[in-house]
Formats: sequence, structure tokens, C-alpha cells
Amino acid sequence: MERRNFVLFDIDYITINEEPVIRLFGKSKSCDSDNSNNSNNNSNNSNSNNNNNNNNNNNNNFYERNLVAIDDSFEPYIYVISQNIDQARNEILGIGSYKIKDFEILRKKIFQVETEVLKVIFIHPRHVSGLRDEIRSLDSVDGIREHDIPFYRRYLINNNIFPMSLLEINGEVLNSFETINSDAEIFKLNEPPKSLNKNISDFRILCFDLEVYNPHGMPNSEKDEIIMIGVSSNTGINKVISTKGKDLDFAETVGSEEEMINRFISIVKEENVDIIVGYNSDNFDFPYLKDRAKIYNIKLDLGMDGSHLNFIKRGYGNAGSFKGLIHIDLYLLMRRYISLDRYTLERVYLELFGEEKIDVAGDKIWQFWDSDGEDLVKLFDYSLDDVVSTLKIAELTLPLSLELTKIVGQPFFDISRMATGQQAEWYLVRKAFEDDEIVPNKPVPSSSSRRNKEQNVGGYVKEPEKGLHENLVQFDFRSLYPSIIISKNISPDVLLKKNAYTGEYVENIVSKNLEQYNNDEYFNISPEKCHRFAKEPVGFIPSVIGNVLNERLKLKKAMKETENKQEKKSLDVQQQALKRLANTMYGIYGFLRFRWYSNECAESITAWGREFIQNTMKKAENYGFKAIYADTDGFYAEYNENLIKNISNEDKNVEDKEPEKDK
DNA sequence: CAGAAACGGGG
DNA sequence: GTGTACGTTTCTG
Repeated sequence: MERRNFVLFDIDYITINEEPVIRLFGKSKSCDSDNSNNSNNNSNNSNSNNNNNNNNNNNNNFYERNLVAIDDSFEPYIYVISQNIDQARNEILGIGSYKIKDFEILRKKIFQVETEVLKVIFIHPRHVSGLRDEIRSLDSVDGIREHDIPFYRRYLINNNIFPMSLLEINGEVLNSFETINSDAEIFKLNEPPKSLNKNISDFRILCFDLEVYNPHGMPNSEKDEIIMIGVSSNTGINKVISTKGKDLDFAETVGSEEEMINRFISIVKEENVDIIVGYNSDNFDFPYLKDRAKIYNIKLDLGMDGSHLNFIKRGYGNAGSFKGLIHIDLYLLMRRYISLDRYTLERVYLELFGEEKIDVAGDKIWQFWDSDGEDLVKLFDYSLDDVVSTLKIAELTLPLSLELTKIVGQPFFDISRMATGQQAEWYLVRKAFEDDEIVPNKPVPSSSSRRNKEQNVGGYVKEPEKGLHENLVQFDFRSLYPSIIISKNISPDVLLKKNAYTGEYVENIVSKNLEQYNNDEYFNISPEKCHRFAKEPVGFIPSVIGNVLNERLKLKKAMKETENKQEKKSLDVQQQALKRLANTMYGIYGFLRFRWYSNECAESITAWGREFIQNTMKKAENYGFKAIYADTDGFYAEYNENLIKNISNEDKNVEDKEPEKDK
């Protein structure tokens, strides 16, 4: 048996002999060299030099050796809810015994109510989608749960492991394995991976960008050649590969487009890249590169198992993907990272760095290329600048996404393409597993119910007062929503709710013990709609948010205590990630396709929010702030000394309790 | 006017 | 991949 320390980059499964086999893609460092120093971060950063990676240099923090770990022990399953579990088991066997491996009876919680459920273990994940509808419609089956959680996600959650963090794996080295055609070490696991709590933050990031000949407007990949490939990496590469530019020191001149593509591929391989980054590369660079490479029969075989570029259908068009090589499209990330009117690379760069970048109008690129003079040089500068800017943006913004990956516990590739609400949802799915809670099904609203969805009243809005105002102060309540959820215990598992059709209470820990809740004082009752949330026990979502906020406080404390700048920075990013997660959490209730969707919860949060904002505005007036304009998350007020009234002690206390103010 | 289709980014 | 598209604007019948 051998052991490796292993950073997990990516995960999937393949099918061998009709059974699923999990593959973990990542990089390892031999354990001996890793044990030599337990305090990491003492070697200097990986800047420049040392580009040839084939020397065994263990003095940096990079994990060097490609490794694919194989685990054939994990089994797909769903939960079946039934009053008569024996009958359910027989009926299920009756419709698909050959797809079913085993049954187990487990005690789990549904909205905190202890329940005996039937765990149906399938031979193969595809049997889940194949059989679930039939199982659901069986007489003895009241419902099915957790039938739509992708196999690889289930593996990460159930084994409590996190991508982009360090794992310990134990197993045997194999000489070869089906579907793996590369020099990666192949490692067959003897037991599930173990999470090692060590922070890994050094990754090899390489950015790339294509320039394409385009005399007819947007280029057509059947006709228009790639003329430049810009490459910039945090390992010190900064160049433009092209058939022109012999006089430029940052240009690498090759003989043809075919050589250009081959050279690009070989650079990515030589640099042992962990994360490949582009800007709109899901929709432009990678599709274009693939089309052009096909013409020359070039394989874009950058996958850790030797596989090629593949496009995965995702919400938002296609996502370019390599097994074990993480592709991040910064455009998608920026749309969530900052709020702007437009998200061109120029605009984003200006926002983040306050500098204009070199610009060449898109429709002029072919003319600059043909000019063969000063304009050609300008085009080279532009190409380099594009990719250098992309790297700068990546280095600034990826740390936060990496932290979210390590908190949410899904692949970095996925996290970078997920809406924040989805990130929060997968985080909650993991927390539910830890709590033995069964995850609610996704609501599947028909198109009509979607239309009929009552519009949530939303936050309080005060129309702005016309005129030019000076001395404006902004009160920001965004971070207030998590505290409202916690203080009012807003959660579907402690909400007293009647089913609209049957008139019965929806089953949860409160309705199950209704005799204990025989008085209003046991509830927080929301303003306006009067939704009732039991004060005890703590609801699932308030408890998760509470833990997130506590973790965040601990990090902020640790930040104050440390003198180490690098550590401070790392803690700060972790702290920010938790803040984002907490602030996203309230939105979950309002989105129809989310598993914890609850219109009552969403309404109650905003109702209490409105109440709070109006109270605060009143109090603020006593301090000389005249509210000018208010919106859901806060208000703007004009400061006018003459308005200050006598401040009572009571008001002072209120002011003390105010949430974080920005500006 | 409602519902469908296109758009964003990229060159 | 045991998940199928986000919110907004413009076009079309």
C-alpha cells in the first residue's frame, strides 16, 4: 500500500463492466518531500525563472506530478419515503431488480423530523434517472428524495472531501488503466480519500487569447486563420505566438498557423498548468481553436488522462473542458464578481485596476495585421496586453473563487460557472448530509405556476426626492438579511404552514409537535402576512448561516492576531468568501427552482427588512439624517446638522445595534 | 401584446 | 450527466 498527498482538481466517473468508477484528477508531491517542512509558504513565490518543469525541484509549493486516483467502491442511491417499506422494496424489485444492487433502511431527518427511509442502491447512476419516475409512481411510495444529485457531487459530499485542497490517499499504483492514456500516475484507492487541513494556494495559472484574421466582421472558423496566440502565466511566460513579429522580443515566430497551435499546446504541457484561463473562452477561443485544430488534425489532448477538449452543455451555452485541467472563463466569473453595465475585458480591467488597456478596434484587426508596419506592432502589443491583463484579473479574482470552491466543496470548474444561489444550494446540500437531513426535492414548477408566481413585495422603496443633494450618507443593510434570518429563525422546517389543498399542516418539526406550540409566544410572527416561525428549535438554514457567520468572525479575529502579511491576506479572502455565501443565502428562498424555496420565508425576510429600514430611517432623522431615497438594501440620507434633535438614550441603543455601514 | 428568439463576451 | 439556461431586450406573429 502506498500513500500520497494529493490536491484534487477535478472529478468524474467512467463505466467499467457496467459499474461506475470514480476518477479523481489532481497533482501530488511525494510525501517525503512534503513532510520536510510543515510550515508552508516559506519558499518564495514561483515568479519567473525555472520554466522547465522537468527538473525535480521540490522547493516550491506546487504539486507537480499528475495523478489520477480510481475508486470503484462508491454506489449510487436514492431515498424512498414510504409508510410500508417492505412493500415498497418488493414493488421496486418488481420493476427493475437487475438495476438494483441493495436496500438499506436508515433513520434520517426530514425537516428535522426523524423518519425511517428506504435507501435504494443502484448498480449504475444512469439507472437512477431510468427508474426514478416508475418508483415515484408506485402505490407504496410516498415520495423519492435526492434522486437528482450527480454522482461525482455525491462522492465529494459523502466523503467529506473538497476540491483544490489537500487529500491523503492510500492505495496501489497501477501500471495502466482503461481510458487513461497519459504519463499520469494511476492510483487505485483502497479507502476513501481523507481531507488534510492544509491550505494550498499556489497554482500554475496560464492565460491565453486568440487573435483572428477577420476581413468580414466576426471571424468564421472555416475560413479565417488564427494569427496570434497570446500566452501569459504566473510561471513567467509572456509571449505572443505568431507567424509574424520576428523583431519583437516577446513574439515567438513560427512558420504556420498549424505550428502556432502545436506550440501553444506544447507550452501548456511543458508548464504543467493547473488552471487555464481565458476571457469568453467558453464561447470564443476554445470553440475557435478546436475548429482550426481540426483542419490540421491536431489533437487538443491537454486532459490529464490524455483526452481532448470537450464541450459540456451548461446553463449558459457550452463550457470548454479538459479532464484534470481546470478551464476558467473569466468573463463568466466577472459577471458575478462585480456589478457593471458591460463586461468587456477593457471595462473590467478599468474597473479593477483603474487603467486603460491598449485597444485595437475589433473590426480593424485584419487591417493592422496586413499593414506590416507600426500598426502590426500595435496589434502585437494589444495581443500581449490582452493576455497580461487577463492574468492580472485572474490573479486578483481567482483567490475568492478558490475559497468558495473549498467551502462549497464542488469542482472549481463548476463553481466558476455557477450562479451564487447555486453555490449556496450545493453548500446547503453538503451541510444537510452532515446533519443527516434529507435534502428537499427541487420544486418543479410548471410554466403556468411560474407565471402565476405571486410577485414578492420585495424591499421597501422610497422614491428619491428630486434635486441635488449634498453630504449624502449611505446606509447599507445588505448584510442585514442573514441576521434577520437568524434572529427570526426563518426556515421552512420551523414554519407553520397549511397545505393549500388539504388544509393540513405541512410536515416539519413544528407541525409534528403542535401541542407544544400552543401559544403565540412560541413564534416569531412576521409583519404584514403574519407567517409564523417557531423560535425553537433552530431552523436548518438559520443554523447554517449562523455557523458561516461564526466562522467568519473567527477568521476576522485570526486576521487581527497574525502579523504574517501573506496569512492575513489568505484569511481575508476566506472571510470574504463566507460573507458572500451568507449574503447569498437569503435569496435562496425567493427563487422558484431552489430546493429550499419558500415564498413565506422570502416574504418574511423582506417584511422584517422593511420594518427595520423604516425604523432605522426614523431614528436616523433624530441624528440629522434626512432620508432622500431608499431601496431594499439600504437608504441614502442627507446630513444636515440643523435637523439634530435631542437624542434619547433609547435611540442611542438602537444606533449601536445598527448593522455594518458602508461609507 | 404575448410569447419567441436573441443577446451578452469574443474578432 | 442521478442537474438543461440567467435576466433582459428585441423580434415576430
